[in-house]
Amino acid sequence: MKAVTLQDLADTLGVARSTVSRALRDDPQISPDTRRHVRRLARDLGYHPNAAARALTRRHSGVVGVALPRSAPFVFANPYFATLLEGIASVAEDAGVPILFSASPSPDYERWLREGRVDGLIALGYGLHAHDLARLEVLAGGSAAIALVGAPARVTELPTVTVDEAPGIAAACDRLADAGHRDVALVTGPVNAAYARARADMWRASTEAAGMAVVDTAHGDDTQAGGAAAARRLLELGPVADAWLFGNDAMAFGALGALQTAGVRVPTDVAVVGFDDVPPAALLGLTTVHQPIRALGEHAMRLVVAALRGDPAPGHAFSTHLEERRTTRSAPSAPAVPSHGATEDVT
Amino acid sequence: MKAVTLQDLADTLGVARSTVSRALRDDPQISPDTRRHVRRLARDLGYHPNAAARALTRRHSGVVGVALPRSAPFVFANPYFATLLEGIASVAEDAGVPILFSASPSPDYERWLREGRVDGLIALGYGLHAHDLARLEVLAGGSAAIALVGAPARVTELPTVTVDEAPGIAAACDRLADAGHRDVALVTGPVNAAYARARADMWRASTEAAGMAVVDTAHGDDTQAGGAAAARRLLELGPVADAWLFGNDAMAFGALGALQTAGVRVPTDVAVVGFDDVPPAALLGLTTVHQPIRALGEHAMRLVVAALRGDPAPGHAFSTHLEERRTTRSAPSAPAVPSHGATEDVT
DNA sequence: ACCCTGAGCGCAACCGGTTGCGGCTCGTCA
DNA sequence: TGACGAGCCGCAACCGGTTGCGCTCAGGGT
Repeated sequence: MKAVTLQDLADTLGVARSTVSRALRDDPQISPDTRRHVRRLARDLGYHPNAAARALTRRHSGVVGVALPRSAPFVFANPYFATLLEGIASVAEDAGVPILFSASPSPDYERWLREGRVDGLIALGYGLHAHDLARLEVLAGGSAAIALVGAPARVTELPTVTVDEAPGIAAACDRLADAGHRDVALVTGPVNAAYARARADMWRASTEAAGMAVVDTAHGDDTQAGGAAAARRLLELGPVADAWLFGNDAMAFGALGALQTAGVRVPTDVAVVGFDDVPPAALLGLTTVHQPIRALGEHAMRLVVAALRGDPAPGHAFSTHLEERRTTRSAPSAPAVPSHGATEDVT
Repeated sequence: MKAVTLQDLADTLGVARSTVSRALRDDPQISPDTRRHVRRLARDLGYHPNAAARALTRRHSGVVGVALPRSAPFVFANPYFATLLEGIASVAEDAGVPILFSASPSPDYERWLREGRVDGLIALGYGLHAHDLARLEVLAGGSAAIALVGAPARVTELPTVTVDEAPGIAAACDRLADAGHRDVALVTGPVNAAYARARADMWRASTEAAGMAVVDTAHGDDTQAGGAAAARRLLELGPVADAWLFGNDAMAFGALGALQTAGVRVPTDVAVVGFDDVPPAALLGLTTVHQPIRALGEHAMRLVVAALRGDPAPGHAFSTHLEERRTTRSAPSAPAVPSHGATEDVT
């Protein structure tokens, strides 16, 4: 199955390659007649222009890269990334740009850009170091359309879409304090990740601002399993805290499981608050700080598409708010409902 | 920022372009000395071969396409696809092949293949019609590496990875019958989708084989919202069935929510069984038929990678089994635990 | 009858690698 | 000392589109 080329069309039509090319691209220099003939033959023969050849002459590929910073199992275990990808893929679909995807710890994206494989890039800022940023900025200077998602390690002129975590976190802490909570435990993300430290700091600050105290801290790895492990460590210490705050929902999910097998009642014995509001959170009734993940992805892709068209747009910081559900109680007085065990009803 | 090309290296080194090319590709015809010089300069100047030019001469791009059959919001609302993608991306990462991704109702994948944008393809069989299959088979004949995931509309010689739904579904029905269930309701996927009809038929057959009867049927669209809507329709009819079977987990999730707001107890009043065993199912305690989604994705990508290397591998049908959780009870005698409402504990 | 104009098309170069083949420069052996 | 072969490298064509430029030819004006 040899692919049909411009030359093939030209040969069977007895015209020059250039004529066929122009006819297909609606060049006014071509007579309506030949244009029709060419188009008809192209359709009949199933002609599709070779992407590589086209990318070679025009100096771009029309593809946008999305490089997730970790391995696939990590990335997709967290609904956050899937939701982000949903937003990204959604506007990519509308704009008609294919996305080149990779989930890998190694920074494929820079190679992709240099090889001309992609014209634009959405980079997740979470794992990025300062020197990564610097290299990306150089690339962006060279007409690459780059957008960052998530807090970068330092300020950058790259258009970035982030969230302001403060309102949601403050609201959560206020709510807990109003409900009579006093001593909270904090389960953070990876200690060596700047964004995780920043978020933990914000939890701490708001906790104290609300008149509560962080009496215990555990570190997770942002995964469900890590959250479960952190919960078990916390439980071994005994029931010191009456509210647990998490760096993200995935860890909260794991903790919820651990608490259940330990027979600890939520929210009666301990309230649980996550961060992200990924889709399963609503299913599980997890109280959590909502960030508009899908919108983040959409906006990032819109930035890239705009930059591709030559009119760069500024980044944006979305807001957050508290999404209150069943893992916190709204009033300090809890009804005694000690029903637990394997035969408990799910609804 | 002009990209550095082979010619640039050749010029500053005073040699021919071809020499540089050969030196970089370890051609034995090049002396160790010049090879060293070339490589050093390439490194110093940050040379990266242009992907388009390379793809043009070698007749392939090294990219594999993954085209999901529906729009992004639909695709990513269902954890099934994310999990599948996890498997796909995982082995793609190991093999070092980038994946070109699109979620779109329009069949981009065929254009991609014809344009030479991708060498291989993973196509989701669910939405494929017979003539789509035929066209894909033609492409595959032309050295495209294609693998199908999910039941195709008809038999095909394309390597396909599927699941055998029978064991899991039979086990579920047997379990339900043993637990004393008699009348079941069935919530199917889209009626116009062959795979959904096939799965519904299998539920029906196994239900009867287990001595139960399908007393009611509702049709959903495979989404959570569709499942909730179907559940509400079922509830309006009154409590005729004591077990609900679903075409997939997403719909079961929606139904669980609807049941909860309706005050119907699960599993006391009605048992719920899903299909897929997506990650949130374990979180929610949903009894469901497990299919190894991630393994499906991995195997499909392995098939493509193998075909790319020239040694085609056969497809595979994975098995299914019942994953019994809290939305079914293991014994017919249910303890009376009527605790419900907004203040109920989550764990 | 002659020139000018412009529409319509072909020629050829170019994008950046890849590769067959031919040629030059040594070293070796007779 | 001359022939021969191996080792190294350059020339040029090619992959499949794109595009500047120039050529041809028909038609209109004087």
